[in-house]
Amino acid sequence: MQLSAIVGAMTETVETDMVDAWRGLLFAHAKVVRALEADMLEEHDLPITWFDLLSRLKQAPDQRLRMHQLEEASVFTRSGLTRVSDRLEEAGFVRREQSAEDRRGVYLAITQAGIDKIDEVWPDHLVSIHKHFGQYLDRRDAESLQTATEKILDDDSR
Amino acid sequence: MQLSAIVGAMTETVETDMVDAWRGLLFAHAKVVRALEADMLEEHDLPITWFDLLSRLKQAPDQRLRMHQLEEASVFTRSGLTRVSDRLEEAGFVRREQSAEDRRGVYLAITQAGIDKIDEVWPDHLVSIHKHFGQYLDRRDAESLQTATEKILDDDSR
DNA sequence: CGACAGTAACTGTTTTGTCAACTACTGAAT
DNA sequence: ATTCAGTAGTTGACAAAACAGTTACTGTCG
Repeated sequence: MQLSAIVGAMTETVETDMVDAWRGLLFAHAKVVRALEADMLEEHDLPITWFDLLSRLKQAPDQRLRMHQLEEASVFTRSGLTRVSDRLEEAGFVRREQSAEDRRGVYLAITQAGIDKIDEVWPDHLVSIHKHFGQYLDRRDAESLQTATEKILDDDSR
Repeated sequence: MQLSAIVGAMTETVETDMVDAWRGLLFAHAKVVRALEADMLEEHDLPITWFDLLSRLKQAPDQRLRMHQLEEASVFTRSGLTRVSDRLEEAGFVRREQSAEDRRGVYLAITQAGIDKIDEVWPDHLVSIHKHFGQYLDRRDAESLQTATEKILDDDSR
C-alpha cells in the first residue's frame, strides 16, 4: 500500500482496525506487565526487567552475551543496560567478562546464583502468566497472537 | 529459541503456547513502541506518552477528563499522571480546570495548541503504525489480536 | 604505515516515573 | 451533626532510564 493511500484512509475501517489492534496490544501489554511485575516483586523480590535479562542470558550460547546483543533483545538503551548490569553484577547474578576477540567488548555472563534465581522464579512466573494473561485466551487466541507477533518480529530490516 | 523447550517438561502444551504467546506480545510491543516513539520524537519532537494522553483528551466529551479517568485509560499511575500533566500544562497543551461537582476533582482539558499538535502529528503517526505494525498483519490477524487483547482488558477485577 | 571514521561500552547529568505520605473533600452510618 | 472510612489529587524523596559526551579500541582506505 502506498503511503498517500494510508493517510487518505484515515476514515476507512481497515486502517482504524489496525490502530485499534495496536491500541489493544499497547494496553494489554501495560496491564499484564504491571501485574506480572507486582507478583514477581512480591514473591521473589526480583524486578521483571532483571528476570528478563537473566533468562535471556541463561538461554544464550555459553550463557553469556555481548552488551549490544543484549541491547537488541531487550527494552533498554545501551547506557541503561550498563546501569542494570551494574546492579545485576552487584547482586551477584551476572559477571562481566572481557572479550578476547574485541578488546572493547564485554560479555555479560550469568552466574550460578543467577541461574538458581531464575529456576526459583520460573514456576511462579508461569502461574502469574496464566493468571494475568493465559486464562483469558483459548488455544486459537494464543495461536493467532503468536503468529501475528511473529510476523512483526521476523522482519530484521529495522 | 522457544521457551516451550525450557519449560516443556513441567507443563502442558496449552500452557507453553500461552507463554510463547505472551513472549510474542512482549517482544512485539517493545519493538513497535521503540520504533513509533523514535519516529514521533524525530518528526514532531513529541513523546509518545504525551501524544497518547492528548489524543484521548481530544476524543473525550467536552475534550476533557478527570485525572482518574485518564489514569484508567493510560499507562501511568496517578502520581505519574500528575507529573506528566504538569509538563503538558507547562508546554501549553492542556489546562487544569476545577471540577464543579466535586471540589477535590480536577479536569484535564486539551487546549487549542494541544489539538493543533495532535492534528499535526496524527497523519504521520498513522504512517508509522502501518510501517512498524500494520503492514505485517492482514485483516484477520488484526481482528484476532483485538479480540484477544479485549478479553484481557475487559476484566476489571484487578 | 598513519589517519580516521565507526563501534563498544561507560559516565555525568537530567528527565521521568514511582512509592509513600499528605491535604482536601465526599458520602454514608451512627 | 458528627464521625470516619473512602476517594481525588498532589508532593517529597527516591530510583530508574534516557541523552549526550567520553574513552578505548577496530578496521579500512589512501
